[in-house]
Amino acid sequence: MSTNKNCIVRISRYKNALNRLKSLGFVKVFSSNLADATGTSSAQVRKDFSLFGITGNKRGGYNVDNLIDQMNQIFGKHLVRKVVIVGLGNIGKALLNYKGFEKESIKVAAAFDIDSSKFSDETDVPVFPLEKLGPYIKDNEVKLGVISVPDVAAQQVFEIMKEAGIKGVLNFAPINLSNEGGIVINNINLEMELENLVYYVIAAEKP
Amino acid sequence: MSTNKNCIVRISRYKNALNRLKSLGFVKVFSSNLADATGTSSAQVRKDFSLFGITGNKRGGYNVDNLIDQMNQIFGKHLVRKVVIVGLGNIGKALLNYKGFEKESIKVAAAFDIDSSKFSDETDVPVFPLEKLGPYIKDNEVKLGVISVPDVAAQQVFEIMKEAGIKGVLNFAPINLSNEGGIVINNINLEMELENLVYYVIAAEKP
DNA sequence: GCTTTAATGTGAAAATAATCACCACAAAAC
DNA sequence: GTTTTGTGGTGATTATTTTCACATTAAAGC
Repeated sequence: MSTNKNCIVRISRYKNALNRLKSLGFVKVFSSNLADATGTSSAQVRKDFSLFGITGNKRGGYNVDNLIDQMNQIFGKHLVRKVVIVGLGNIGKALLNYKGFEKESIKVAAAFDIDSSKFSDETDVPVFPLEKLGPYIKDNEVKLGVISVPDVAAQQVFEIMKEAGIKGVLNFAPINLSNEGGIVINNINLEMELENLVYYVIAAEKP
Repeated sequence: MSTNKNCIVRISRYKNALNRLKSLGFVKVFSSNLADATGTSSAQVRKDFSLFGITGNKRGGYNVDNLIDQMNQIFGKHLVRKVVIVGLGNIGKALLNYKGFEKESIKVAAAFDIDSSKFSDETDVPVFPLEKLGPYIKDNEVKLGVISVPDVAAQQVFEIMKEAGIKGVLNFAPINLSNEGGIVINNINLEMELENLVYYVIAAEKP
């Protein structure tokens, strides 16, 4: 299947829009509706669907429940998706308490830090010392990790995760993790996002 | 200048890498060094530079300080860049205390919420009621805003920002802000980032 | 100062992604 | 049952982005 990165992002947006449409009582939806809700074109929506073999009814549009099911399948919602968070600074703490993951059936299983004042195994999500990270991942077969530690520690944390069998990493540290294995890495850098915004604002002001 | 979105993101990464190289004492740098540090190719680095008219020395590479200066120029670091944060949930609070913005000379000027228990004008960054948002933006000529409110409130907050003269918005709410004006919007959706990760992990496991 | 070397800068080519255009067909209208 | 209508599906086209390849040139070596 020849998908591309933007296509996956759009599918994710469609899913989001579909859940809102469903909660409004929609039973069927047209490609143009999804295009409007996500800021793209109806042809793009249909093209994206066709890449995943998602089909609708000519003149009848798509069934909302059916679409949501197929998208959940794409994103593995039928699987249990446990994630560990390493580094409880501002971002790490926010993610720990973030309610958004639950509704996507992503479960924050545990968090890790080097600061002993943060340890606790009585909270909703337990917080363990960094030394426990590798064993925890192995024992619980965790496949997803979030790295929200300072940049100097990021590569080391990544190596521990890799060795323990993590398959996907969401990295908030502003460095390029060197990775020869087959681990998937998504980078998020908040300064960068704001800076890029500044760039476009400046660009828009130019004559 | 025919730049593209990925190019801007890469320039941002180069800048990041350059700052680290500088702190390690590097004075000059080659396109291949930056390529290694950011996970791209040297040809891509040179192409990106050429789009911005950034030139180096044949066989001599690029001067680190000079590159950093030119990139700061691109991202408007010479300008004061004030930002307001609206919505002090988990994400908003994290951004409020986030130290990463300062080093990019982005100043969180004020935050806004509807919950009166969060108001304060004695903290480092003052927190005001939402009603003050529009006037504050106008009085202080703020051009950048962060929206970290629940999705149902996002469009309304956006309209206030727009009316008051905001030029760029970083939106954490999982909806497509409808925007006819010339405002630049960057969307970040953390669930979506994790979900996309799951997609690629599943894809990697397939035979 | 001449030669060699290694890096830049960029036009051309290839790869990738988005848009268009139109056929096919199911639903609605009558 | 027939006609009309409007939407999905998709090959063709266009646009965009990346990669390649190499001429160019400044530095280093001798």
